[in-house]
Amino acid sequence: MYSVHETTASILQALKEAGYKFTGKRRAVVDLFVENRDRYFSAKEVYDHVSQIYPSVSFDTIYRTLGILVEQNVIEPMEFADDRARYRLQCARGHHHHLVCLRCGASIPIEECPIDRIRQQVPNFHIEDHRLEIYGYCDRCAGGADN
Amino acid sequence: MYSVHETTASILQALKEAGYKFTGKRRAVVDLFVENRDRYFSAKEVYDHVSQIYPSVSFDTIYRTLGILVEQNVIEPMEFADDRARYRLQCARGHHHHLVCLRCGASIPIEECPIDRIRQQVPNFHIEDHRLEIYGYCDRCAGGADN
DNA sequence: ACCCAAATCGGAATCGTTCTGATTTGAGAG
DNA sequence: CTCTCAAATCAGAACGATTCCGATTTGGGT
Repeated sequence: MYSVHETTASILQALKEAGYKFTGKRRAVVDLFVENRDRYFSAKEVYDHVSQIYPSVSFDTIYRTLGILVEQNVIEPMEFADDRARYRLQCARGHHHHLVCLRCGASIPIEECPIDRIRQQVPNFHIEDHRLEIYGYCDRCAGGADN
Repeated sequence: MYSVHETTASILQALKEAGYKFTGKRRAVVDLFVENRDRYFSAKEVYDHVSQIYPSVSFDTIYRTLGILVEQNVIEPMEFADDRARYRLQCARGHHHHLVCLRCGASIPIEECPIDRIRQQVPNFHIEDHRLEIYGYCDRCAGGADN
């Protein structure tokens, strides 16, 4: 069910099986995510990318496509602090969190998740969901060599 | 500097010292937070409260006041998943996170914070900030008895 | 080649938030 | 107590991200 897609083709295949049609615009959106595996993109950034190929594309199409991709577990959304939703190709592994570079947008998965520990500590609270986001600068962006 | 305010009076005093004027509308906003210490309120909810007392209050005033209170460390903002900013009286204790009830908006502080552990695991990533938010339902809202 | 639901378009609508220009008001100085 | 002026406020327009709508186009099965 939650197969992780490695190529644009396998993703488009999955969409087809889910009853969605194949279109050039959808391919353009999927391509962007596949070719930038660890990057988050805002809807605007996706729009800019697609409109280079299809100048007449509308935001409606972008948002609709993003919605489908989220629904199909191809990409995952995240709310950045700047209140624009961003999306990124779904990671291979199960539940985990990320270090997000504030400069280049790279996301680096980490193992640590505190939710089990917390769940034990507060048996009376019915936890439904949680978000852990860690912001900073990756080694490359932190200022050249070491910093 | 980061004194924690226990009363409306001490907050208004702090605002005065920061060069802000005292107005009834500001008092109404501060009152709401002080009288509901562990609750998050959206700008709309604050507006609704203030407009009961001052029917002509505008959103501009609400947002301006919220901005000042955040700047003065009287309240702290949080972005809920429903993409409306919410605010709550600044907590007394140092850094910590909360369980947030999706129904009533109550926020329950917890001790657990995974950031030190994570910092050790990724020495090459320069962590600047992080957010951990846990959503669910408090005992009271979880559906009466148990659910 | 034909058909129809799905996809797309462009533009309007919505929602939370911010800005603008004109008017009012808190509070210090006289 | 009045004068004064920057700060505060107001009403409404503007804004940016996202969604909706009616009309048109198109992928892909028959």
